[in-house]
Amino acid sequence: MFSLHQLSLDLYSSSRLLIQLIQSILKEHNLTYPQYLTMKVLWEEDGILVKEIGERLHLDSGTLTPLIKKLERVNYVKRHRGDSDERTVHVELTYPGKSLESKVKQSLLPLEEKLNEVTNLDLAELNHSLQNLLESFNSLKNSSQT
Amino acid sequence: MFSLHQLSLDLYSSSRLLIQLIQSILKEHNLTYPQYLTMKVLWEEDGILVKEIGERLHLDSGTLTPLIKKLERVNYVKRHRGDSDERTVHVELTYPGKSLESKVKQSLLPLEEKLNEVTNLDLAELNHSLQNLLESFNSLKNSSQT
DNA sequence: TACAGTTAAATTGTATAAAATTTAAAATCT
DNA sequence: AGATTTTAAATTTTATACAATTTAACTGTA
Repeated sequence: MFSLHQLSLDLYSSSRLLIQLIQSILKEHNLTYPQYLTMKVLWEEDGILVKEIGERLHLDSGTLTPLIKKLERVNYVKRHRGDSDERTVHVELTYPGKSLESKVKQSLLPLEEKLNEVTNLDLAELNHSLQNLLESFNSLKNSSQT
Repeated sequence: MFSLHQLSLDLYSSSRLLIQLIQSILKEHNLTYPQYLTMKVLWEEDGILVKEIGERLHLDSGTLTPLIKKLERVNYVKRHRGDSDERTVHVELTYPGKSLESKVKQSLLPLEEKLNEVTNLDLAELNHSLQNLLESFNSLKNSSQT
């Protein structure tokens, strides 16, 4: 039996719980979870636009602008307006920002291990289903916009 | 292949996206999603303690106290200290709070329908896996506390 | 080329989250 | 009983989320 309420509550709870676990590790690097996500995007593609970060994380400038400004204050990134299009803002990693990648990756490994031990789920399979679900939500959102 | 990062991002994204969909419906009743969750708990068991609401939703008083005070201001609930234990606060539905239940349930039905149509996933099955995952996170959290 | 429409960030306002501390009351211990 | 510890809410602080609006810059077109 399926209930929208139960699905939403389970997504909401498990999301927040996992983020708490991850954040308890990230705090040794002085990063919050959304800040880590933003850094992760930049580690994959440096110099990207705020808008593009937003597309990958489903976040808008209302959330990202202050977050990226915070990352700039701690000297992990630099922001600069686009040359050809002055509306855009490019975000670039600094040297400290770049060197953070391997440290963060290392410190998250134990949690990944433990999760694999503690659960009897096929996490790769579950992850695949979640991406599928995400697609469904996206199409519902887009269809309700028109 | 399984990655902790990917799982967390997918949980985080799908959770927020689904909440946006639900919230766009709830706004006609002037409820946010966490406010709806709190009302839902009360519809299941009226007069419950703040602490008990927190246990069911994995939220603490830092979040719940102002939220419930808001529900009190719009006259959906009443708060009163316990008789035998004055540390506790019971939350009780008012008449408007009670009569909200059927209205909210009705207005959420179409979304539930649409989601079932748009996805080819077995949502009951996925939900079951999520509850399993939630349990894993809970045991990881508890084991890291000691 | 003026200008209406669109777009990218930023800003504003409201509502969470959650860690850490505080307060008051209850439970436990000696 | 009196002191210590624990517990339930509330409070404080920092950091998201996100809707709605604003600002500045770009685009298409008459």
